[in-house]
Amino acid sequence: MNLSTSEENYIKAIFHLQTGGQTVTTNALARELLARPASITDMLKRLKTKKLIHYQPYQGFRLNTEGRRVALAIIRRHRLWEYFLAEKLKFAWEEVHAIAEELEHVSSRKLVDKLDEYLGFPKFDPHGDPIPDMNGHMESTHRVCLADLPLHTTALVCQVSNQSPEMLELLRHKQIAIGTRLEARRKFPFDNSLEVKIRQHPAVHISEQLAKNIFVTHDA
Amino acid sequence: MNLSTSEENYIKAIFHLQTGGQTVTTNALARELLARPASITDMLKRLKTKKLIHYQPYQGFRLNTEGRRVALAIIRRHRLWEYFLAEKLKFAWEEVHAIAEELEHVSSRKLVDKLDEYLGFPKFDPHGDPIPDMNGHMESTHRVCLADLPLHTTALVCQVSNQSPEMLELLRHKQIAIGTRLEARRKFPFDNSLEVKIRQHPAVHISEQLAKNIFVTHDA
DNA sequence: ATTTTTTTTTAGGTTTGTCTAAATTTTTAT
DNA sequence: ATAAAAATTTAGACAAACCTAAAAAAAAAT
Repeated sequence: MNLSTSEENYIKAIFHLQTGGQTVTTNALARELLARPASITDMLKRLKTKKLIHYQPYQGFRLNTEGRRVALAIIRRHRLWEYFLAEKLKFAWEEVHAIAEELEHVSSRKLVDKLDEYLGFPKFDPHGDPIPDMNGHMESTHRVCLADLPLHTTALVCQVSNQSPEMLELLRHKQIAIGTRLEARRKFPFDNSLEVKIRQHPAVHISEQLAKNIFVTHDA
Repeated sequence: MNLSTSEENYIKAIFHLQTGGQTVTTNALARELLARPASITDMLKRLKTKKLIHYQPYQGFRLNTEGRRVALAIIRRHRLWEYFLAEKLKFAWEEVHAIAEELEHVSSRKLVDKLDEYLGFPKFDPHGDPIPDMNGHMESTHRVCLADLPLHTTALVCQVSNQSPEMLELLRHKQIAIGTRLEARRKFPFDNSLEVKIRQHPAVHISEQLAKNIFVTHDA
């Protein structure tokens, strides 16, 4: 199936939003893609006719098996290019994402597999995210500290390194516990503080010091 | 200036057609791009408002200085990616063009310059075409087509102008590839066909049509 | 110097992917 | 249970990039 850049970006965004078993909402996807909800509805109809998603009007949507296969192929390309840019071309960690966003849409299967081989079949990209292999399989989870979690990626809290009562009090206040699914919405470069969103809670603001003591795993 | 993939393809095609000092015609460009003349006219108007071409209705058109600058940047990207694909990923030389057609539209200046550096600032791509440097300068090639090569002079195959699968099949059959060292032994005036000798191979017979599509450089 | 042919442009339509504004459905709150 | 709010979808527009068919201009042929 031949997909446009736009269609690929939608597939990828849905994949990232539908972690766990939830359906994705129109508004969530609109926020993720910086587009209007009406545009999302338009594209959903197209992706449904292409049989890549389950979608019933007003009921949310999910990728189906084929959609997930496509998403993993895109993510594979993205992360391999990120690895190439950082490892071979010596780009800084934070520069690789934007360029990989463009390169990932070059979809020659042979190119991707040869690139993979050239890079030595890496398992993780420079952000610590696992790279799907030729069959769409990837290393299950990988721990990152919350301060290093890429923005707009949902993750599960899996460990808290500092166990002081003061920190636990703060965590309780922020409604964060082991197993909480959260997403870093925004980073304020002035103090590296984070705005973090937990489902069904208002966004909370977290200092860099706290973020460095919270470890998360990417939920596949 | 931000150009679409389509705009870039037009610019590139005009650049290739306007060799020497001629203006390019609508029909010639339509043939080159496999599009209808009406579509060409549409795009020419857009490129004119973007100040990349000289264009007066019915009078043909040419790239202006800025247009040539843009074209050379695109060609630089194309040829660097071709070099990367052949040299690093070990693609066969006839496979690289199609993939480079896609990669060339990723326009990060920093990416291209870092790639150039990573590759060791190559001067020629796998087809023997010169690669423009960061300033748009490139080695001038003193290429001759095989049909014009004097008899009993050895030369290196550096470019093949027609990239059709039919021609590539024929070249493989004759054991001719980029870099092959060969010598024209005899010319038959009846059909201008050539007897060509390649080291360690029996002499082969080549039609005028094929000879006109093979370019060589005198080996120093 | 006309007529014919070829080339080029214009006019109007299509698809993709976006938008705004309005209508509808679902959810939440009273 | 109903009203208010929020989420979602529909309706209608627009730009990019293509198309076909017709008109206009230029070139070639008689």
